[in-house]
Parts: sequence; C-alpha cells; structure tokens
Amino acid sequence: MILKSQVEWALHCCAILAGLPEGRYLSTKALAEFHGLPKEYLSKALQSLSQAGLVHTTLGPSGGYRLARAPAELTFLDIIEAVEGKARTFVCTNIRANNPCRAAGYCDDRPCAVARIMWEADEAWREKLRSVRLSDLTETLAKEIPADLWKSSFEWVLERAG
Amino acid sequence: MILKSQVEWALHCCAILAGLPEGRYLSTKALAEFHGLPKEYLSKALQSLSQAGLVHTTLGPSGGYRLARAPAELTFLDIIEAVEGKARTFVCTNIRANNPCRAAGYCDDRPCAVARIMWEADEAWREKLRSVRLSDLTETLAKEIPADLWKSSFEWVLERAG
DNA sequence: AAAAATAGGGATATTTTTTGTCCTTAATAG
DNA sequence: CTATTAAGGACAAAAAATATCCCTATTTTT
Repeated sequence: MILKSQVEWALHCCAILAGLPEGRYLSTKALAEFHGLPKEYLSKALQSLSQAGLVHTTLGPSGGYRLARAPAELTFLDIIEAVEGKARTFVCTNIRANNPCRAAGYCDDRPCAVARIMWEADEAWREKLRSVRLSDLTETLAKEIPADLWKSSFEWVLERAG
Repeated sequence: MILKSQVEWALHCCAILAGLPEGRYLSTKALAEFHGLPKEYLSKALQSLSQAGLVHTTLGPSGGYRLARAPAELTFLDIIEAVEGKARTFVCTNIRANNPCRAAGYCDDRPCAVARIMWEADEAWREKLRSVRLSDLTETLAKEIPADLWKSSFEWVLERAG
C-alpha cells in the first residue's frame, strides 16, 4: 500500500505555489521542469487540485496555477485527498457475512469490529495530516534550504510566472 | 492507496485462531471455508503470518495453524505488517534533487521536509495499530456477536481443529 | 486579426501490483 | 502406505498506477 507519486508531486508543487506573489500564475511546464517530472502526467495531478478547488487557473500564455487560499489555510490532508481521493485505506468486504453458522437473512447492526479499528487508525493518519498546514512546510523549508539556493529557486520561478 | 484484502483476511483469521484451545491447529481449508475465501490465496496470507513468526504450523492431517503468542501479545500492527510489509506508505523520490538551481554535487543533510511530515503521519497510523491487541478485538466480538452465533461458530471451528 | 501558449480532458498504452490458480515437495497422522 | 497438510514456485488474470498523445476552448501577445 503506497501513495501515488502524484501525492509527492502535488505537495512539492503547492510548496512552490505558496511562494508565488499575489496574482501571478505558474504553468505546468515550469512546475514539471523545476521538479524533473513528466509534464503531461503532472498535469493530471494539478487538475485534481483544481477540481478540488485548491488552486485557481488561467489559460493562455502567462497562464497556469496559483493557490486558491493562503498557505495557512491549506492542509496536507486537503492536498493529499485531492489527489488520492477521500476513500478510506481499509476496505471492509464484510467477510463475517460468509460465516456458515449464520442464519439466512441475519443482519448486522454495526460495522465489522475489525473495520472499525482499521478506520480509527486511518482517521489517526488523516488527523495528523489535517494538523499540518502548507505554511508549516514552507516555514521549515525556509529554515533548512541554504539561502543562496532558496533565492535562486525563487528567481527561477519568478522568471517563469505569468 | 488501499490495503490488500489479505490484511482483512489475516485479521479475521487471527481472531478465529485466538479462540482455539491450547495445542490445537486449524487448517487453511477450514479458515477459507469459514470466511468464504479462496483457499490457495488465503494460504499466501497465512504463510506471511508464519514467516513473521506470528503463528505456528504443523503438517499432515490435523495440521494447520495456531497463534505463536497469546492474543494479548499480538497487535494489529504485527498482523498488518506481516501481510502488507513494513515499508512506509509514502515513498520519497527526492524530487527536490531535480531543482535546476542546485549546484552539481550538492548533498542534502536531512531527509526531505515533505517526506518527514508524511512519515510522521504514517507513524501515527502505525502507533494506533500498535495500541490495539488481538485480545481487544476478541473481547469486542464476544460482546457484539449474538451468543448463539458465537457458540455455533466456536463449535464449527472445534469440529475441524486438529 | 493571427499566432502562440495554456488548462482541461478524452483515448490509449505500458508497467506494476494485486488477486488468484495450479502444481510439486516434504512432513505428519492414522 | 495413504490421505492430508503447509510451503513455495510458476504462471495467469484483473486492476491500478504511470504515463503519452491529441484535440478543444481560452487567453495573451504580436
């Protein structure tokens, strides 16, 4: 069970978009080039962000993406669920219903106990991801990335932002 | 990102094995029949439990599986990791290294900040699963399952346990 | 007005993972 | 000796992930 690589891509792209000045847009092409990713497929991930309302887009030259909200109002979970979907990571197929000792037509009044535990763990994962904001990530990156790399990356992006 | 169905199967099978009297074994065939699962494929899940040392096996007629430890000493995480593997659910491909502004030969001194957050969430999931013992599940089941179904299921298993 | 660049999205292809089956081998109980 | 079992290898089918290609409508630039 491994998350799609698009999740990683979307998080990194959002981190870049978080640094974009008000009103500017960055294209799929620039984001793909910056991260060394296949442009067409990255585009699908960005479309997911767009459909989830996390980013705004414009068309035409100088078009692209910008965040729809402030980085402090965007959580990791928002981004991950946009790309990966909101479905729980454990699917209960209710195999208890196959118990040969069950009376025909027997009906369970609660979800399977196994599933309930698995879903609690899933929720613990989501709760952690909900607690981290995109702004937390950018603050960490600002501290950790060497100042000259940070600056040149910022300039690289600005040169391409419409 | 969805867990293998074998995870669900393994958890239910362990719940059954937890009710087995000391020294008795239950075969793949019985476990598959009880849960309505494909015997050959379920066998792979049980082999994973065996390789992880969670169950003991014996060969021959009246052979099969029994728990290697008391249900209170077996966690959900033990079972899930035996089947699903211990690898983290987020794989970092270190796309930050593709940043065109990086000096050649530049070397990161810490794991990517995105990955660290994702791994924290993964750990929150595991910590929750580590906190639930197989005995917790069987206690819940004992409360929730109607007494007659509980009893007949137990008898069904005992008739087939070697 | 024309040209170029963009996002959106449909169709399709490739690769990997999951799910499942089949068969052989070695061990064990009766 | 026979029947039954777990272990495990080989293989096949189905599903999901990872792309690639192409067309359309829109927007900016020329």
